Amino acid sequence: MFKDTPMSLMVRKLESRGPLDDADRAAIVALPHLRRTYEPSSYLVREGEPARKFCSFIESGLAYRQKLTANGARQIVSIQMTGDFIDFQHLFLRRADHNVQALTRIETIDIEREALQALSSERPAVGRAMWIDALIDASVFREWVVNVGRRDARTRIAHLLCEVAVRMRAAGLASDGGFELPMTQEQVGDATGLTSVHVNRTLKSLAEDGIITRHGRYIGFADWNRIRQAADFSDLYLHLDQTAPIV
Amino acid sequence: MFKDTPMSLMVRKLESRGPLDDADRAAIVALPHLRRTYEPSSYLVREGEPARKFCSFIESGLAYRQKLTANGARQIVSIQMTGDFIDFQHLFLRRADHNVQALTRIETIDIEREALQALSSERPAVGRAMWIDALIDASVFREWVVNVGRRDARTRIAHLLCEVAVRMRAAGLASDGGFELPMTQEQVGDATGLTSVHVNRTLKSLAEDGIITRHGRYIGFADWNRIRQAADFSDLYLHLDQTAPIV
DNA sequence: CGAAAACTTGACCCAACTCAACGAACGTGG
DNA sequence: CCACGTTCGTTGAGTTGGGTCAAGTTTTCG
Repeated sequence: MFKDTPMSLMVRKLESRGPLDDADRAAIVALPHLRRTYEPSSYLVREGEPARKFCSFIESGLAYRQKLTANGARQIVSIQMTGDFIDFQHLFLRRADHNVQALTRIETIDIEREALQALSSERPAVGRAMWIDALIDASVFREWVVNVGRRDARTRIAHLLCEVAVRMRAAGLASDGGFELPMTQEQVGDATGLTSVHVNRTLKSLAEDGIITRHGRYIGFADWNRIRQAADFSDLYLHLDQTAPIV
Repeated sequence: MFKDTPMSLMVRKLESRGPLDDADRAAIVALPHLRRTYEPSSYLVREGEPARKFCSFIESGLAYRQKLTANGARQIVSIQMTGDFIDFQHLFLRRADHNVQALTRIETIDIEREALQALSSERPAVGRAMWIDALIDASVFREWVVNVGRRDARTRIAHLLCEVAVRMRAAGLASDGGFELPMTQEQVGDATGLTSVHVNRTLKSLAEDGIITRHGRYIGFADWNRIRQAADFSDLYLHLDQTAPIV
């Protein structure tokens, strides 16, 4: 449809969220944009600051959303990966309510917030796709509340692994057999509300029971159904029926 | 501006999310709608079912969003009150990913989903207000991940009390001195990832320390600043600068 | 090759859970 | 209007999942 510009991944992503016509696609491709690289652990968004002028779309790499408590504990509230929009969550808000940090080195396409705001009303189909994207993010936040609130450590970690695996597969970034999880065990702890020590023990235990295999940070699944059950994982909340493969 | 119809609360609510002109207000008031009553603990939305045809706006009463784990544990993921829209979270999604239940008896205004979808693109200012509303809900979900993930029981419960107090005040439903919390201790536990027994002990301890007072389910604050600190509460995530008083 | 970061493991501890009993409040029907 | 069942709140005693502290070991990377 369009040649393979940096913007084509974004078009495909939005198209996976809702049907677009040629004019919609053209309007997206025509958006002025910059490409940018962020080093691991650098901040894209900082809690408390005015929502920034640019909205980032991840072309490659992983990032995470995070908040800190008064006593310095960190809670990661979501993982974002290639093909995810970072700033829809602040698109119409005045201030950032959380931090976004690069997990790996990431490349982004940055588009002016006002241009995206305008696009969302001028091209209703695009606006709808953006809505859906933001709503799916919200659904993931809800599932994370359940995960840290009501599941034990083993189930909780397995659930995180399932989510990342399924989303990576859906984005064409991983095979069925497993995936590279570029997180330290401390970061896994911050995402699950556990300590790194307990993450370590729990991963060991999951491996001992044959539910996962580990080689460095590569997580392998011998039997997807087994980990799915151990994780109490159902992909309903990811709304994959509104997400076509993008790569 | 408009006489006091059931819809005027909805107009005021949307207006608090973003500026509307007369035509926008008229379009909202013109929406065909039904009024409906739900008894306590009845379901408005059920996980797994197709997103329903009607979208509810709460005219009075409280509700909560909830998910269940495989072993039967319940996690409440948000509290919704008078002036809240329930179904924006599913406005463009095919299936419900969580349950919504009435906490007290609630009265709702129900509007057809398709009419709201159409309104959001035909009247961009209204669409923008709807976006903002949905984004603020998402911000609350993120804060809840932090709350259950990284705060201890006392801070966690205090935080819930602060959030409900601030939101009720913002909606004109409570005074500065305290508020009626129409939840059982088991429900408070389900909202904070604790057991009802521990909620009981923790409330007692907060009262013994003079941070709250209790009379039945009425929670009083002697010193707002004190509970704010005990709760590690900052209202940034509620985006009150984009929320005018509605009552 | 050396330093720093990440991972692993052991020993001990405690915040929150479980189980259980009882009291208070509340709605409902006779 | 009272009896009574049911739900809700309260408290005690004992248990445990996950935390803390600390000491290696391995990996990474400049």
